[in-house]
Amino acid sequence: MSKKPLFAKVKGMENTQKIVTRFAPSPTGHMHAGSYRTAFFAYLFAKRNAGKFILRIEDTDKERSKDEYTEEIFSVFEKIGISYDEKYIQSQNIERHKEILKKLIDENKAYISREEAKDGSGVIKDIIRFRNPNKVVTFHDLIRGSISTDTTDLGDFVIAKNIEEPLFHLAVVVDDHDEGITHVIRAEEHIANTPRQILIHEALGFDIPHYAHLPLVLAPDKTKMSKRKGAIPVVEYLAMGYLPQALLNAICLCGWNPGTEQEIFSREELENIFDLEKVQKAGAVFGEDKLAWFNREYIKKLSTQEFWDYANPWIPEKFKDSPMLPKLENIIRDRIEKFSDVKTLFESGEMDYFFEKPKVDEKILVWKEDSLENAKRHISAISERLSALGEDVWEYGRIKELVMPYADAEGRGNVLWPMRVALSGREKSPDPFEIASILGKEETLKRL
RNA sequence: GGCCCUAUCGUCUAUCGGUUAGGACACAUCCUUCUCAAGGAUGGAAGCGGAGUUCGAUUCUCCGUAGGGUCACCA
Repeated sequence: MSKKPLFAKVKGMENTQKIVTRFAPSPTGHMHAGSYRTAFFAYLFAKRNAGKFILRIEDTDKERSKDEYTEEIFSVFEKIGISYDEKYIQSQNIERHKEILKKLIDENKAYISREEAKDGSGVIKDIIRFRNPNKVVTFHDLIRGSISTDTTDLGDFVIAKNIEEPLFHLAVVVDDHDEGITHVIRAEEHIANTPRQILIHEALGFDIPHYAHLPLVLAPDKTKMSKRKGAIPVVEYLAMGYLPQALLNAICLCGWNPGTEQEIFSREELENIFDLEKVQKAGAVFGEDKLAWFNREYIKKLSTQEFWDYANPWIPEKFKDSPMLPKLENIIRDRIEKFSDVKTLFESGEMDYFFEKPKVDEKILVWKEDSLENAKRHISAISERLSALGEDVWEYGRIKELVMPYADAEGRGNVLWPMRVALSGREKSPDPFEIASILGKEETLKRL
């Protein structure tokens, strides 16, 4: 599929103008699936249209912004493979914001207002308010269509705490303009902010960017995601052993789909087919069940090397160097939905019998109504047959070939169940041929 | 409450006026099987309500209803 520029269709856009999108998080908390998706959609839209994607850290609120969160954003971007063409730290543009603020005041488009501080301290300070022209602002949202607001309701809103401290709306407008942002792709909660920002754009004589407001990613109770509602930060999903590709895929299909029945997408595919027009208007719950499914699908695709790179940190120390471990790849692969499950798998004792001879409880050695003597008889019969099989051809198919005729003659359950229990000591386990092939001839015969 | 946005299975969604309303996840049953896991098959499951427009509405319009967002000297 070729990269067809979409912006030619957008009214008022020049064919030659390069698309520039941005993701502008404020580093005041962990980034969850919702913010992550906003970033990814803005990134994909830029990629799809051969444009530029900018990351801008909006840290103008010094009280709440924390460096650790900024670092987290960089690190998550790197892990999941979202790259940006340019990076800005908003607080570093403060001189520019102040300059614009002054200009607005000089042109009487904003004014200093002496007011009592809102924090209840009773202090009188000078804050800066925008002189609202009080008109109806209409903009065309790329996802929702035309949205109109009578800005009279907004009053003369505040754009700076004082002459030294410009606030969000001013900073956003100035930065978007200076950075050449053509498409502001952000979450739905910003719809209400858009008219204000358009007013500032107009006052400054700046071109107004295109807007696309993404639906919210919702908590299971259908309300906005938040820490309080247990929204899981993306770093945490990563830490639990969800694969970056799976996370990316799952989150991308939350609120968007290409209109086909394909569900598994590589990043490259996404970069070629992503389209704002197919973005849903309604909010969507981010389903962990589906994420788990995606993760299992992606675990299947992992190479042996990749698999162990992810699995190793979760293997208990005592098993780490065992020569048995590498043989367990398929058994583990089939039984986990995320890599932290590896730990559970080992700690539950389900894997112990691969490393040491299990104690076999005679009570569970017998299949259904069969007798203990029979069970023992079958086991020694199998043992006899298997001892004839050479070490060099000790493999799943050959073992099964040798055992099955006898099992069919004596009753499969009667034979296979005791064999499996003798090898594993457990009521539940992989099938006996698989265990035997992994244990090797010597150990298998010993246990039988 | 004002303003704004939204509305198809439990969840994510397809449908761009005419379909037995399709798929995926989850769930259930069955098959495969000595058990578990995996795999395969099948099944239950949806158009918020009411008016229009139309030969025909899930789809277009309006009114309700419900949910959500936003109303900071946060972003």
